[in-house]
Amino acid sequence: MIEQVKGTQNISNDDSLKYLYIQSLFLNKFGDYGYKYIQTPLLEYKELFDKSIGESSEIVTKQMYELTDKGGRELVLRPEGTSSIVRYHSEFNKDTTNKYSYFGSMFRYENPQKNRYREFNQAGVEIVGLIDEYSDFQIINDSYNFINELIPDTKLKVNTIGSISDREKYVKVLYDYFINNKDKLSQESIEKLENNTLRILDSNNTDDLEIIKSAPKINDFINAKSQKSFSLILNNLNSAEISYEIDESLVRGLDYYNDLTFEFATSNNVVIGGGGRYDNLAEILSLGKFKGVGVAFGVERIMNNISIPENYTKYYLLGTDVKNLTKYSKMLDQHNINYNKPARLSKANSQFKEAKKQNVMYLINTDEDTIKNLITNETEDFSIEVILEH
RNA sequence: GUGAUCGUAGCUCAGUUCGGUUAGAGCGCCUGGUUGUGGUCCAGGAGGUCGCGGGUUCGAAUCCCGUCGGUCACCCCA
Repeated sequence: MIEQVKGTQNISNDDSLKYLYIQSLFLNKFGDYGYKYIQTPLLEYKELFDKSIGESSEIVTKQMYELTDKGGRELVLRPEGTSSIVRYHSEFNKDTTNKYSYFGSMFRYENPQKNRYREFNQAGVEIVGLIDEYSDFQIINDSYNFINELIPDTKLKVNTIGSISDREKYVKVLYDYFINNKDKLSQESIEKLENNTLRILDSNNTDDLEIIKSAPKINDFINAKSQKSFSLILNNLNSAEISYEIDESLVRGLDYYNDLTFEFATSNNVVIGGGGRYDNLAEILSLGKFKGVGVAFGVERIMNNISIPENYTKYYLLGTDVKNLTKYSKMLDQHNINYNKPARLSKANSQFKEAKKQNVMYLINTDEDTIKNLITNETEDFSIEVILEH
């Protein structure tokens, strides 16, 4: 027995319906909003993510699917979408400002569990180029509208992490503080001290929380321009009547963010999407000087938190004679009427049972030349007019 | 990377503790009949390398080791 690759998925049955529902809502909505859909490769040079996500982050150090191709190139299966969009923008649209959307598989080598898979789908949008606080607001506003149509009680958390140099200063002070309290920290947090000091703030260990409570706050290190920018965004959210919560511990997993960071979570605190501003990403990658802001949603995490009504076929074409079946098919096809039919010429009783199982509404019996309403059990002679009246 | 738990028919599972003749059930599927205003019922049938590999044994679904996969949690994150 050949089993599936660990952490990959077969999206089937109810999940396929959810997947397609989310995908089409996403494409329609952001298409209308003016975001251009682009599909970048699943394979990228490893270097792209080493530099962008941050060489000390777990995604880069432990979670990338790396491979060397026959030409000796170091490639990875993409772990996220933003870096590819930035690469694309610099290659084809540098010096312009664009709104992009993408939807597809990402790969991270981690142990799978609920809401976390090795191959998973992200739906994301980005505004790249010359941008301002209105761009930040737009990303939040548009994605807020999108996600609330799927999960109405989604919570929005926002924060500002200041400029990169603000953050460097803050991390130094924070590091000193934690070093002085090292003996009270959990083992995991101590391990993060050297390379990931900021992420200690994310800890949910109860002992850590005590220390974190009185740790220096990033707010005291944020420069005036960043603070002004943040309050501008908050004002915009207020006037759009988008409810949010400021979460000063909101430090996102990717190093390229500055100033605005935000997250969407369900009422039971499953993070289903997040994003922020990345003014230096292009420069870090030596791709130019343009800025960006974006958001990405975990499609599976949305799927795990919605239920959608089932979609039933209306008609079922029953019959045991190919000539009759073909005649009816042709008639229905010509009128653009969709219908289900048996996969093979099984006996009429099996087909009848199949139609009932699929919850179809009308059974067209080509053997008897009748159409039957399976809910009321009324049968009448078949004619195309009967169907056109439905 | 760490830990827990599971893996027997298409599906849900019994059998594994205390190893022993051709590995079972329900549902589903197929065939024939019955019903015929059809979804019922009856009879028969197909379908299993017991996740995979090795070991112990006269003998392994059952015991031991390894491995792959599912689920869940930690870490981390979407």
